[in-house]
Amino acid sequence: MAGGVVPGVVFGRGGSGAVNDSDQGAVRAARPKRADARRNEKTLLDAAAAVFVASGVDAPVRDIAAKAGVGVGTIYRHFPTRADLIIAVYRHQVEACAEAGPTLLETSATPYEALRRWIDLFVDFLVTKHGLAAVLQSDDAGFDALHSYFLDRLVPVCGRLLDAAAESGEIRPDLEAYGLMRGVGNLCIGADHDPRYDARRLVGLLVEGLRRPD
Amino acid sequence: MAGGVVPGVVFGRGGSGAVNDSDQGAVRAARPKRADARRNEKTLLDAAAAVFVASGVDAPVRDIAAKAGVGVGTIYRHFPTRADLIIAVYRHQVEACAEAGPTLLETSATPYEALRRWIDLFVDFLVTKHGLAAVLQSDDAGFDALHSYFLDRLVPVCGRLLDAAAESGEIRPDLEAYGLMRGVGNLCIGADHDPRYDARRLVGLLVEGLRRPD
Amino acid sequence: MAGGVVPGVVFGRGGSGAVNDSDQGAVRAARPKRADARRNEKTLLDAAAAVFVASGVDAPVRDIAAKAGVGVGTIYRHFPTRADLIIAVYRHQVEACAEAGPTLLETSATPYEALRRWIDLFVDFLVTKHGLAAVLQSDDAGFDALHSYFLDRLVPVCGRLLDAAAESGEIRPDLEAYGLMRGVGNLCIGADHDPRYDARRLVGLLVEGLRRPD
Amino acid sequence: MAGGVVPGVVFGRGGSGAVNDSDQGAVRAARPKRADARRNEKTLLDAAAAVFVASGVDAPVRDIAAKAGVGVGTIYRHFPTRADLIIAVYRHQVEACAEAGPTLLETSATPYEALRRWIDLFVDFLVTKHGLAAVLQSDDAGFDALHSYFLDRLVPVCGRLLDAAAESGEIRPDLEAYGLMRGVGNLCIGADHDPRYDARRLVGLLVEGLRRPD
DNA sequence: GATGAATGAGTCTTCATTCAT
DNA sequence: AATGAATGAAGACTCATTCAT
Repeated sequence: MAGGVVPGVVFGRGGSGAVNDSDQGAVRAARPKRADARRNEKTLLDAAAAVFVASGVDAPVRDIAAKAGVGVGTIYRHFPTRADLIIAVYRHQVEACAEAGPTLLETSATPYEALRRWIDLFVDFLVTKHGLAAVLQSDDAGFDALHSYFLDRLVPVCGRLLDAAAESGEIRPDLEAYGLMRGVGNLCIGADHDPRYDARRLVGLLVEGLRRPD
Repeated sequence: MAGGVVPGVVFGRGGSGAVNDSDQGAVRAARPKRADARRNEKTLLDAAAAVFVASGVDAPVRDIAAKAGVGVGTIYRHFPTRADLIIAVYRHQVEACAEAGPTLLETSATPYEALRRWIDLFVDFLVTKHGLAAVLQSDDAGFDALHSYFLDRLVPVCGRLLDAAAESGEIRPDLEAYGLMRGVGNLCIGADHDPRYDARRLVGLLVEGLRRPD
Repeated sequence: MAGGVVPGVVFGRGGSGAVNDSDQGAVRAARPKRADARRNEKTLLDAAAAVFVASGVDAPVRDIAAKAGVGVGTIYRHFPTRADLIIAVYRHQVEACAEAGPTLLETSATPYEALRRWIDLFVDFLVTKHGLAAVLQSDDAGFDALHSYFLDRLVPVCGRLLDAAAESGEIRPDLEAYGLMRGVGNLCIGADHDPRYDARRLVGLLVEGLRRPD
Repeated sequence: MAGGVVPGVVFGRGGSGAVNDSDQGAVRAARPKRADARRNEKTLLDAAAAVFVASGVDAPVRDIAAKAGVGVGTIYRHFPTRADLIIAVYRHQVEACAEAGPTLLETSATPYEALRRWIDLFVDFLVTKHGLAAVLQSDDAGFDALHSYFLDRLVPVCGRLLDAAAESGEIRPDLEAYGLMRGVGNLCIGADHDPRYDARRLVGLLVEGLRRPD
């Protein structure tokens, strides 16, 4: 089954290429400094990812700076808002997830099966991101960019899968992708730090619930 | 249909009696002063409820005090910790919800139907409590009392309904009440402030998902 | 030796009579309520003394009220300022100490001996009063009444002993009673809660130091 | 008389060298920024010293910040706890005092004379530090570091002087340095803000008292 | 007279964010 | 460009003191 391939592709970090490269195609003489700035940004993202895992996505900026061995100013230079930083940290994985949608549709037995597996991928991603699911719900305006990014990137993909499954008659046709994504995201909140709570299981039930006709 | 009765009773505030009343009918030297303190506490709870709706359950103490027109000290006097305040604010509704469980079991056509309706009750409660669902997930030790209260009060009720529905063969028997409650709670996060997100609908799907055999 | 008598007299509480009675000689028809008010005041003083021992003389007013089983308002009615309360609590003992001066002068072998023993009395008193010695040094205006009381009552007594000892040629004649009292008071600070610090010993050395001619 | 030399050296601030200087002569990549931070720290210490004189060592952090013309955060950055700040403020003088001990032993006519003069030095230091003597008695755990610092640094020095004087037969041999330091410290409490109280004089008498055989 | 509820000033402490070096 | 020092807004909590009942 081709399914086994996907996760590897998806979460290998770096899978989908130049997502974060902001200066390809610089026409003017390449600025020599750029090299270490790039290196610095990589360091930053790794540090942020590590701290996010340990303390959640709203960890103090200073902690991240310390972990990266840079000053806080450097973080602000590269990522003016926290949303920018979070997006950058998870961009590769989000992209990979988005790209996995069409692939799964092709490689799965049925559209519903593809949907199920794609959701699994998304859950796997979220469940390990301490606090990310929570911040995705925050109505703080500072996170608008973050919300937009996630939704713009993933909702259409989910929508396609949903439509396909509806067309094939496997699920009820009346659920918007947006709502499903939010629901799945919510179910992932707090999935770490509570061994008694199995988010994957609940998401499974939710997706199962889609099958029943209204 | 008896079901229609329950919600009215449940969420009418004060429906289920003496939960928070600590001295009705006190025969002994009943301190006369309590009158205004009681009134004040009511004011406080109403203000807190209002502020919770507007700013979430972790709104600044001072905001709540201001809303109630009292000094912050008054709040600390009545509710030493934030958890105490939150519990007090929602106690009536939680109690009512808890008490509705057995009633629904009696008055519903099937155990599953009772479970479904009880969950609906719980969702109706949570959905309107901005931030409550979120704080119920917090791993901050200061909220332990809050967690305990909710779980102690509601999980057993839910467990009974779940067991009954499992015994009647309507649902798969392998989901713990704790997990279901957490899942439902999570699905309710952010349900206000986002018209595109219909928590009730998703919870409905989740409960629907229970019916399928594994 | 008569000395043995003195401490008993001094610290027996109630030794010196009507010090705290504020209404003897009321010409108008005796107010009937006065009885329980008096009792209340006694309760208050005992409670304050106990709390002072446990938490120092700047213990929270509420603690004292709680210990006495009265409301804080009652304390403020009887003792408008903290200084008033402290004075009232220690009045008997201060009076007893003051009165012991002349007695000791008569019953001791020499004036210096009397001085030495009187100082011992004072130290015994202070050392057991957690925080009293410290507050006696505070330059907080709120304690002026307290300072005045202690000084007015004890400095003259000490002065008499000092003069007598100077006249008898046992000590240098150039130390003011005020300074000596303050010094002894200071040496008593923190004498409790530190077993390695022996205030009595140091006061002994200080008094010993008086003997040397300049 | 060599004695005249010592006080000048001792209390000139900066007399004894590198105590607080943490990187003089740092050969490696010496962070250039440190310049203004260092200047700031100096400002801070001066401001703290001034406020301590005026309001005692437990003056509000904000007062110190205001006096120094910095934000409160700056103080917390440099001195995480109040004890840290107090220690820093007095470090130079404490060190100088400690170092004066051996010097005095060499340059004085007798060990007792050295002791006397060293105590004078200590008194000169303490008498001008409003509230320091008091806080040195506090049993608040937050001041443990402060206590330790003072004791670790000064008690051994005093002990050496005491031992020498005892060996030379000038004083009674049975007083611990710790007790003497505490006693002297206590006698210095409130020595400012009371012109009628001469701490130096009383300390003089205390030290005089040491000479008498038990 | 007694009570204790209410008040609110005063402190501490944390962190996001800016900006001089 | 990078640094990290400085800033100061925010929010929690305590307790002396007043005052309605």
